[in-house]
Amino acid sequence: MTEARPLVLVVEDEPQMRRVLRLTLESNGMRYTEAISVREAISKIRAQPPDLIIADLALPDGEGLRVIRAAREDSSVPIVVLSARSQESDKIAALDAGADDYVTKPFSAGELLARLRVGLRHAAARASGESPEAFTLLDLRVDILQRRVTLRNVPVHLTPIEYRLLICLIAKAGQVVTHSELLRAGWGAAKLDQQHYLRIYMTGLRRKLELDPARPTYLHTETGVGYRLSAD
Amino acid sequence: MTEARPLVLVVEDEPQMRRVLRLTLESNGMRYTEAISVREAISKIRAQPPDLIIADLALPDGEGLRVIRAAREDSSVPIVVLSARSQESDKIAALDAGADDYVTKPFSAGELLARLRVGLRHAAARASGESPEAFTLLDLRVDILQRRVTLRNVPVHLTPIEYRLLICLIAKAGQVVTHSELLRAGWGAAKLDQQHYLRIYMTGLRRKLELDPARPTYLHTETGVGYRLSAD
DNA sequence: AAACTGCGCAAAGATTCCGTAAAGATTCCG
DNA sequence: CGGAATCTTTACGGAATCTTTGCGCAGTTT
Repeated sequence: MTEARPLVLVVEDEPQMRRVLRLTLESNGMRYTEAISVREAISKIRAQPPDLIIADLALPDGEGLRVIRAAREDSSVPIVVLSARSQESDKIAALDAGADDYVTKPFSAGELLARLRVGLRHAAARASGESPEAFTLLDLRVDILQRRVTLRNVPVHLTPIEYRLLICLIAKAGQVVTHSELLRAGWGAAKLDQQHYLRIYMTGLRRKLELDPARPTYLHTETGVGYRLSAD
Repeated sequence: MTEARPLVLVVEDEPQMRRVLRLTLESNGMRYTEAISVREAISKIRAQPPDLIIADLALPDGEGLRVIRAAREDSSVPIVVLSARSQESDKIAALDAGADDYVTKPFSAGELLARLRVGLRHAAARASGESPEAFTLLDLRVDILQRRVTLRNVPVHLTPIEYRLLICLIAKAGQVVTHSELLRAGWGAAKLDQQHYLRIYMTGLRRKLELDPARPTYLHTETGVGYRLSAD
């Protein structure tokens, strides 16, 4: 970002919607650039990486999902999806593909801008490396800087994947972390459907961290959704 | 809204009903404007966009549905429908067309005003881009970010479908949610006709959330139409 | 009064999801 | 090169969830 004003890429095929978005964005301190097709979007993302992407799900030459996947391959740029009221299931697909938020048409300018600000704020937080250096919960202690895990002051050895999963859970301690999020954290975007990997590695983590793996203190299962690390 | 008092457009052909509504609205801090026909309503909506619309379903020169569709084309203004008890199917058609809630004639002033306030509150929340991260009502608390539900500070476990239904109801707290909306939220667009699924899952939700499932505090049945979660 | 409709509720059956073990494949590292 | 650690694959019993089925009740219609 060589400029202070964030660059927003709008992927949208309806001219009128583009016009509305351009006006809304430019009158609120953001720079506007646009793409009409999935192909154009992908090339613009490469040529001039935007600070945020607004993508319409209902695109002509392919699903808008492809924009999301393409953008997620090599960046964590915030993505806000536009969708019609009816496409509930599409929203979920979009979020799973890596979108950060969605706005339902018709929407107000205030609503859209609020979502955009949230996205930009998160990105800024990530960029400035704002992350806790250590996590403590009961007998468990994770020193992220040293990449060191101890249980009752006894060091615990974790494999790389186990460690990535634990860090992912810690980053959202108290919240449910979905299967796809965990799979993304452990294996990357490739194997989002291999849920049984997760079961095997959660078993491993529990064996190493829990007194009684069958009745876990730290790592809780949310059937059909994901896992949750207890908060304090 | 250049004025603090919200502007309410009443679309109604019976003079007496217009008089009652005008008095009710104006003595409760709202501005009143009226339309007698669908055509007049549409032109007034364009000329001076109201903050809320009250539309009688039984209009002479065309169904009141046309008012709803016309208004929904380019705005998300709250729409409350007036209907007679007999027009069950019309209510559903109106809600599907984009109405937010309905009031059955005869109605009390208090009942109507409560619905209007809910509609205006939702509109204000949308305009400011407020996507609620938590919902609290009496002893019930739903933390959407954490995906956690507590009742009197005791965690309540909900299955995925139960949770989706509850979130759907919360999004329209105080307003009716139709069977098909709930079915869509819980199961996707496939099973819109399996209404008995809803009964079973509402039973489950009430068992988990209500003190006396037979006399619910939170989850109310709107016979023939859908369900309603109480507003604060 | 009988038939119908929409709703609440219970319980059994079917399916999906989860935890665990163990064996093969791959990578890491001395 | 060879062993150790790690990752992947396969398999299966049990648990949680979802679906199906059936019945009783209340309000409404015929």
